[in-house]
Amino acid sequence: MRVSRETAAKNREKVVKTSGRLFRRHGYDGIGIAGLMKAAGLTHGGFYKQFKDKDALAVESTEKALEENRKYWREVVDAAPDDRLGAIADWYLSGKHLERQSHGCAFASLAAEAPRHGPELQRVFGDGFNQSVALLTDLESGPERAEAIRKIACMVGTLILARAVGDKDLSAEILSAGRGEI
Amino acid sequence: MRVSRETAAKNREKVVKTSGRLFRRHGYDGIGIAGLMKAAGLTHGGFYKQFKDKDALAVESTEKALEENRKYWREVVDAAPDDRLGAIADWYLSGKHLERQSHGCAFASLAAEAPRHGPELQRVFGDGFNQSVALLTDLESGPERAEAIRKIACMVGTLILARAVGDKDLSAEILSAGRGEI
DNA sequence: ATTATCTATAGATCTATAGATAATGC
DNA sequence: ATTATCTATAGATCTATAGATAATGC
Repeated sequence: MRVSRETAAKNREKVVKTSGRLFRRHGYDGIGIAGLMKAAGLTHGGFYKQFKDKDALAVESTEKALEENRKYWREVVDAAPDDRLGAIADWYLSGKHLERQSHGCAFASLAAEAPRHGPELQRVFGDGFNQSVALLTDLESGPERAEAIRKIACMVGTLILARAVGDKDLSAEILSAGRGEI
Repeated sequence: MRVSRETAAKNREKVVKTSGRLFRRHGYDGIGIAGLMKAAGLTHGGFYKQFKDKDALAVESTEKALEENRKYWREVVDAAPDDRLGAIADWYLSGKHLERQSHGCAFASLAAEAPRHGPELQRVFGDGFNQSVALLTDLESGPERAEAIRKIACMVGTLILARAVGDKDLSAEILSAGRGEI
């Protein structure tokens, strides 16, 4: 039953990654430890040898999800040197991102739950937000900090609402209204 | 133990109203039926004589919360005939609204959870959103529909992020960046 | 007689822990 | 010998139901 340290480290990483996806899909309270561990190919008993408690996993997996999000932002930006900011908005407010909740922006999926889950998680969202803002302001001829904050907030709000309304036409209308702005 | 029809109707209404507040504070999955009923001054046993299930209460209480939100929007608008749109933004992006999560905008508190809670709830968010948009476009010299959608989405995203980050200074910075836009 | 609410409870699920097991790493 | 993972389980909580109770409404 015991595995090598290397495998154990990989297993732990897989739990973090898988949880990041399942939390984005079901919310922090919408999936239990047994479900998270099963999705990672393990049983729930081993969980507490790797993590202090469920909140600690929420913190770690959210941090990784936001990091992964920023990596993708950079790819999108690098692929469109002519209009970096516009490329981010087009991708963020696309129908594909609307549907890919478990692989999409963790701000849109989980930030609304942060106020209910303790200061450590809020610190993760705060740090992640500052880094996403910096990613935009550091672009060549990038926006001022206040404008970057605004753009991210508008994209997040637009995606959340487009996902919430359930009506496909209205979703599309909300997304396209958001794209018009940015 | 039995009460008059009038009292029963009032009790039911109180459950809906109280739940609207507790759901906004704890999320749909963060509080159970016993907790909701207790907060309304009742025991949990009577719940299913009044509501089909927890989801039905979520639908009804969210509908009422969004309605209550619009009533307040109208008060804010009516109190500032010179700059109706600006008054809504100032109020929405205030430090007070940031803190009053259980009495504040239901889009900001709960819309991110809508994709996980079934089509009826999503219909409620869709209807509520259309009515909030109409409230803005119907103002004298009000914005176009697309611009109204954009403004609401930006306000919702800004409030969610300001609440998520936990750091007071960053929260205030996000709110003021949002106010600058609208 | 009807019914709004109460107490009690079934059955599922959730967090967390205990102890067994078997492969690693010294 | 150590330890990563497993099975089993304690104890809490959650949704939903059953049946009792007592006041209303005919």
